[in-house]
Amino acid sequence: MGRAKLEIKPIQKSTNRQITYSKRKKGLIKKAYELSTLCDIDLALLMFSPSDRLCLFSSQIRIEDVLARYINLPDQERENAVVFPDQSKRQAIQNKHYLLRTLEQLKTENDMAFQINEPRPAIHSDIEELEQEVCRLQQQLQISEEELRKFEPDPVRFTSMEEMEACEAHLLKTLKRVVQRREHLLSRSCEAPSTQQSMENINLNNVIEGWGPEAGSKKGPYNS
Amino acid sequence: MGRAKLEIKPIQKSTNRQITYSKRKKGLIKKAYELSTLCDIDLALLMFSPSDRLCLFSSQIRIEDVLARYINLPDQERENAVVFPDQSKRQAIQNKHYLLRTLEQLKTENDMAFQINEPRPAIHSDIEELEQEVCRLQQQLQISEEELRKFEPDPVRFTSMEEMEACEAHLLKTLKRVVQRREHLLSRSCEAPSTQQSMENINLNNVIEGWGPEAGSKKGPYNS
DNA sequence: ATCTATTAATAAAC
DNA sequence: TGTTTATTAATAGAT
Repeated sequence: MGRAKLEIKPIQKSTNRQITYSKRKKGLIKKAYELSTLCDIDLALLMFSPSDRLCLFSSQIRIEDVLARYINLPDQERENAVVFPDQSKRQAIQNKHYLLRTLEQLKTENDMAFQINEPRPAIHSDIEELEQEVCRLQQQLQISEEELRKFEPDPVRFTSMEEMEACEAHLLKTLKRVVQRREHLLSRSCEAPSTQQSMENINLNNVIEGWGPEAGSKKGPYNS
Repeated sequence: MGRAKLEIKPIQKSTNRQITYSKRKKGLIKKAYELSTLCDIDLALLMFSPSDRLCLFSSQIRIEDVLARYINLPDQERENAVVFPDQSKRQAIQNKHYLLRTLEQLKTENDMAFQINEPRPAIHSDIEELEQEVCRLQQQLQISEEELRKFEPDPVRFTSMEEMEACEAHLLKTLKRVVQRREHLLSRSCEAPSTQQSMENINLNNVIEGWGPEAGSKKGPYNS
């Protein structure tokens, strides 16, 4: 309403913002009053102005009573009560319930869009697929990170010597497999092993024999 | 607005009251959203429907935060903030409705209560958010898997001996670090030789020091 | 839920 | 701040 249609996005000019705030605040309070009177309901409205000044309106009863009524509600009912206006996108990341509801809504809307043959119908299965992909990736990532932790546990979170020895054992086992496989490949290709390989092999044997998790000695070849 | 001008007083007919509530509630929330967006302010709106169902709207931040902000204000500021749609009728409105409210607690309300969730247009950013999440997870997974491959390269895809040796070297290096760190920790706490020893009493600096700079500079995803 | 004749809100200008 | 006014927006009542 007004001489020109105003886009609903933050007003940059401070003076305009202040003027619009004053006008619309008045209008909003009037609407709130009318609704509460016409329908005989409790209602509370809290606003912080652009300059962070509080403005309150409550109908019928004191605002404290409205808030008390709100606070005394069961959690579930409080969560269910949250409503979002059409254009509000910021709220999308606000809570899981809303995300789920949004997703449901999107599915429904896309079904409708499909029926009406809209130009850009993002089909609901796309969203479902994206959702599943997110889930799948999260799981894979978790598995992968757990696997990695077996090799290199976070030193800060290292709490027991047991954990450390498990890590050591795991490293040894893997190392052993790699070496075995190399030797297997070498024996098949019948090529002469390099000197470096020999060296490593010796070290490995020492490690396995002298430094296994169950070994009693605490000194070894790695004290450089 | 409407076919006829409606006087602002409680609507007697329950059905009409309910219809008006639904329509005006929607309008009020839209107005609240527009004000909060245009002026970039925090705002909270609480309504109890004719059938005492709570309906909430909050902009920008969660309603709890708006209420917390309200509650934390000095008393004086809270009192000053109260606004009435018509200052001259302020007291009359308050008293009249408060009394009505108290009396009406004695009777049972049997309004048909149903809240219809108005459909919301599909938000592209919802899909974009999901896509971004997928991208992010894929990257993390790739990093994690590359890290893992340094320890355990896929034996089937093992093509060169160099790759194998790099793997072996990497395993040895890590193993060496783990052993060194264990040594370090053991030497610091020269009492209990038990392998079950707890590390809780060991200084965090020592732990990090013992793990060595190589480990410290690691950028694995579990480091966060 | 949808329609539409009306009234109400308000953006820009002053 | 307040007033005006051309426009857009909300909605009462009917369907």
